[in-house]
Amino acid sequence: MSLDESPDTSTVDKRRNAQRAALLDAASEMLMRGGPDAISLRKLAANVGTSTMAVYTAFGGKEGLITALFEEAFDRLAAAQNAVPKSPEPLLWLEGLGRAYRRFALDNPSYYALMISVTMPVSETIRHEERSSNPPARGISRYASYQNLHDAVQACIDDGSFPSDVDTMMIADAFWATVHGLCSLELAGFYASAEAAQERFSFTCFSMMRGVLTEKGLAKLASLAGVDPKH
Amino acid sequence: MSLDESPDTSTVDKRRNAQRAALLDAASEMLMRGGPDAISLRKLAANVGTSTMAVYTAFGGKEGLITALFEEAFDRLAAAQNAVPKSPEPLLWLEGLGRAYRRFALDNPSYYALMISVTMPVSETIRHEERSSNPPARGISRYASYQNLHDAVQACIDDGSFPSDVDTMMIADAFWATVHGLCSLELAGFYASAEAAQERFSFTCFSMMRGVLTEKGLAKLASLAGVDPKH
DNA sequence: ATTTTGTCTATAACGGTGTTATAAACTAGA
DNA sequence: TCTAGTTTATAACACCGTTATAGACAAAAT
Repeated sequence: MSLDESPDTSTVDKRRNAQRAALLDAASEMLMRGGPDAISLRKLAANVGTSTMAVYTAFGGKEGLITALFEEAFDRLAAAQNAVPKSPEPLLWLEGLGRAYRRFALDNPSYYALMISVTMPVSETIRHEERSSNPPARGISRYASYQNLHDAVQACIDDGSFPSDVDTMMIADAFWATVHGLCSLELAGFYASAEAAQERFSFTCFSMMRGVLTEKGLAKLASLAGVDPKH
Repeated sequence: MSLDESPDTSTVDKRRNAQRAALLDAASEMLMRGGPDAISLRKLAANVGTSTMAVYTAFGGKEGLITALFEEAFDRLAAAQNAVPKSPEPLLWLEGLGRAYRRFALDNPSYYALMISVTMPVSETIRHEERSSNPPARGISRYASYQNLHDAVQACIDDGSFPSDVDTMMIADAFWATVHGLCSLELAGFYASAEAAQERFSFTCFSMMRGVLTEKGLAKLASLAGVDPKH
């Protein structure tokens, strides 16, 4: 009855995986160009050189394909976040994570839009399997990207830069919302220019950090930046 | 030659406007239920009791219909913002604007998603006519909702609560990005519960405000909330 | 009052979409 | 080699947005 847990990859499985990858590649290209709506199963199959049925056997339909792209997007974001050097100074690490997040959003606008889209039924699917995951399922910790943010904030707390009587996830979510809001508005074109967007990103992130910092953290930030943190 | 600037509304114009409104109403209902993709011109025309051609004569097609809904969304947001009482204390006014923004987003998720959607070609259209608007076109000031935010921030600057050597729009955009990021993540379902979302909204907005406040503003906030603003 | 004119509407058609039924091709195992 | 099970290609179905076309209708002119 086709148990999927067979460890040895047979010939058909090999070709199937290769075709699966080819489908994902072609779909991501379409996604890059014209957004999620531009993904046509017919054109997709034609690009790969097969029929639309391949999408149904491999992913179960268009929704399954989008779900696979969804996970691909989170993997890319996680890779971008992991590539940030873990500076011994937690505040700098946190700042690097924010910059990397923005760079990922600007470089992969379609993937980013897919990740945070509300209308996509994919979101609910992901969240469903999130709730029913294994015991260590505390919120969205599954995403490596969030884990990086969480660790950086925790390091800032241990460092004394952030208050210790506030939940780590509360602070992490604050930074996530701030950085995401900036990227979202920038991608939506609400800022006049890339320079204006850069200025707003820096100012807003800096203000957010200043709002969370303890007195000790303020002093440390001042010594790092060489400016007066009062303003 | 059908000059549209005739001031007297004839019989056909009346009925045409009525149908226009009926189409917008039905489309907004579809938008509420299943997002922009759920708007089918055929079902829409059937609901109103006409044919699909009515959409083309009234709006020029589906894109024009969405554009009209887009403006409707901004009008609703502006109304929600205008309904916020202008407290003599600017900081409280600003906080009220943020709360009203979130309430609008939660009550009109489809409209909100439409407003900040990246893929929608509508955004570019709006921004196009924005750039080519009349002389007083400074950025996105056309939106009454943003004007409220701008005025509240300016009041905080005049009040001495916010620094005066930072551009007003820079601070306003910081709050906008923060509040939008929170609403976007909440609507996308990234928070565990409504209570968790509420907590994050309060904490993040408060932190953002604390990060922008001057010393004088910190003292004033402390006297307003009756808590120690140090944390 | 009647004719004319111009716009709007209803119908049908075109090319496109996702999905599904069906039969042929193909692989893996007996 | 034969058989069982799966994947594929083709065609069809129902739906979509859009458009061409002919008929309906209100406004204006005679």
